[in-house]
Amino acid sequence: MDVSPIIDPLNEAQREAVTAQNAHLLVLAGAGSGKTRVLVHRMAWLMQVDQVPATGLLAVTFTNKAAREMRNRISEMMNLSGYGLWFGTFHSIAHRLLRAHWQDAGLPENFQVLDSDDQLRLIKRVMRDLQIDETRWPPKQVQWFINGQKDEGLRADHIQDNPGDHFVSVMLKIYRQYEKQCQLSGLVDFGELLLRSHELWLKKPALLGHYQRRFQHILVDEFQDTNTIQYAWLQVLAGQRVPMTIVGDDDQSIYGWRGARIENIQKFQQDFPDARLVRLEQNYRSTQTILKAANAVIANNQGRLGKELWTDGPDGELINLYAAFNEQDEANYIADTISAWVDDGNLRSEAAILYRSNAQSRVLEEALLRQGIPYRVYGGLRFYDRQEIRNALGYLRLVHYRHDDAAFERVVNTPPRGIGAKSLGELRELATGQGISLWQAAERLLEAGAMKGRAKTGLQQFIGLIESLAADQDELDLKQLTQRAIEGSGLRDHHANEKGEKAQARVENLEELVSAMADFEVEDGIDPLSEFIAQAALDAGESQADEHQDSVQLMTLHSAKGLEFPLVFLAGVEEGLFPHSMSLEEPGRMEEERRLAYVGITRAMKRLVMTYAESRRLYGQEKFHALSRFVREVPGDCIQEVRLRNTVTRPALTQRPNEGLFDSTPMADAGLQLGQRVHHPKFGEGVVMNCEGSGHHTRVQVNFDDGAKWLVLAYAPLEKL
DNA sequence: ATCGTTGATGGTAAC
DNA sequence: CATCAACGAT
Repeated sequence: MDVSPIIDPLNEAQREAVTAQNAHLLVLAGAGSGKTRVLVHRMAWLMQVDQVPATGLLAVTFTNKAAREMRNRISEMMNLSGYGLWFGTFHSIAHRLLRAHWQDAGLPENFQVLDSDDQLRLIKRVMRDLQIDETRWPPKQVQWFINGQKDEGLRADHIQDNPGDHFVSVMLKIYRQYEKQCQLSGLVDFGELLLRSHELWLKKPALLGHYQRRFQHILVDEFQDTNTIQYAWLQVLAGQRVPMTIVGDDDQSIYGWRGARIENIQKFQQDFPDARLVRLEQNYRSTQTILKAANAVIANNQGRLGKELWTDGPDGELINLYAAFNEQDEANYIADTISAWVDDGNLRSEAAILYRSNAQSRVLEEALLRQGIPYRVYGGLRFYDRQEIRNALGYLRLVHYRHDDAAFERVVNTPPRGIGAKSLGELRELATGQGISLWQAAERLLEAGAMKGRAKTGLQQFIGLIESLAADQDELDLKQLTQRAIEGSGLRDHHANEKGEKAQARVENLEELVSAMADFEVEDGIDPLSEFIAQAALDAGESQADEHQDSVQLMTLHSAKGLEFPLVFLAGVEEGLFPHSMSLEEPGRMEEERRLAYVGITRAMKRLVMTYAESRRLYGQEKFHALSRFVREVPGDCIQEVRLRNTVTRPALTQRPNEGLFDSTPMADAGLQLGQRVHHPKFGEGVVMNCEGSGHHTRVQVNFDDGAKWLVLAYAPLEKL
């Protein structure tokens, strides 16, 4: 048997990980160390050498994107379709289990996945029923509480109700009612998927045994992001017999705020003491300089498992640090630098602008727009979270499952058919009173002749529409069914008639949904409609239309994890922004911010530029932030500060963090005087209105001849006249 | 049903 | 400051 394709492309540590014989394996994989490659090759190894069939492997990832990528790579390598493999996120695997064993799990056959938007609506409804003041107990906070508890594996009944703690009492009351309502309507939220399947195994040992025999090896990616219930789930499944390969990097754990337990890595070592440990420290992505910076920054964290990235590649360029006058200037500098990068023959898509918070993207976008640089913003609204899409799916969900109250509420009056708040209130009242679904309540009220006028005809029409779609379901494929739902309900016209530019975009999105339906394939024996609906809840869905154009990538540091770019900008490296002001107090949170900095720095392959604004408009106020501590933690010889018209190597900054960076006078550096006439290649001629140095850099304010307004330029290439 | 006003909020974000 | 959801008025 020839295993050379599997092990030849690997370095020593990677090979050790791929071929490890021990029962359990823990791979500490640094950024850019070939983590995905190791996982893929290990799967190949297990199949080819250990003769594990494809159906005997379970691979768990955190995003669908990662799962898809891995599936593609393994099926390419092994030349198989990839269908037999169990690949997916914790949630999608749990979902699959619950679908298969709904009876054992105590769920209705048609249970639906509740996404966070629907979840919030349901919580609001429950609170209204319980007559709990929404202003005093914000529904968002309730949602946070419930999800947090579920992340910890706790149901309402598991939590001690302490009458002294009013907050917990109220939360529990809502939680309990919410659980009841979910069960009644056959709704399962994200946390519930995990909780329920965990309980399923504890409750049905025979079933657990079946899967333990089936899975001969479990592989888990991004293990540092697992939360308590996910870990418990894995632990039960693996039991005493199924070996696991766990891959993670404690230094890249950045989701503590959503329940991730970094200490699960140590816990794994304790719970499975025979686990072999392999460290992947050779980096194939970044230059020496960038890695030196990253290592130095992360070294400031306590209690790390310990790992130091290295490369045998070149030193590369120094990291550039640009001190902007304000956030506009920062954005302009970045846009200019990208223009120059493109002029040098590089692709825009090789450049990424990373920032701590989404709000920062706007100014950056404006600058790029002004310079005509195409860009793409990641994150933001998911495709399946868009109103029009949710509406369309609402109809389909009702066709699939009449008692889906969340869907009913959403579309019963969208587009408007005269069923206003009053009629809906009556429906809700009857439904909660009788413990039936809104759909059943509607049928009963109609039969009893309790509705009249527009509400009556509207409701009849609505019910008729759903029934007729359901009746024709078997003759139509998914695409045709969706088309009919969108047209027949008047949803398409409804959105087309909206005012503004959004109307067209919404109709286009609806069309995109229809074509997504056409491409949707499922394995035999699975109901495609049900599968699609679940997928819509469980999958972010790649959305942006213009992704084929060569464009600059904008995203938060969080969404940059796992990606790499030749040119990376870290914008807004300022105390209070990054690290974020909410994290300044607690050391634990500060360490998470630092890991985020580590993630950001290690995204860069060739060139890294960090920028900060001396003055930034934030919540309507001018803020003057100090340079981020994370920049100050970078060794001085890795950084150069970009200045007006020339660059200066920065002196050892770490030794005197609060002083100015330079001793020379910026005024003289700029070679300008007040009132002097200057020329700017883009804006033409003008007169210098102000020119001052803060000790960090020079600010030049120029009043240009052709515009009434005057611009503030801190770095603009000015020529004296 | 649509428009305009008020008020809260401003952190990261996957499933 | 600026945005957006929620609410009230026409």
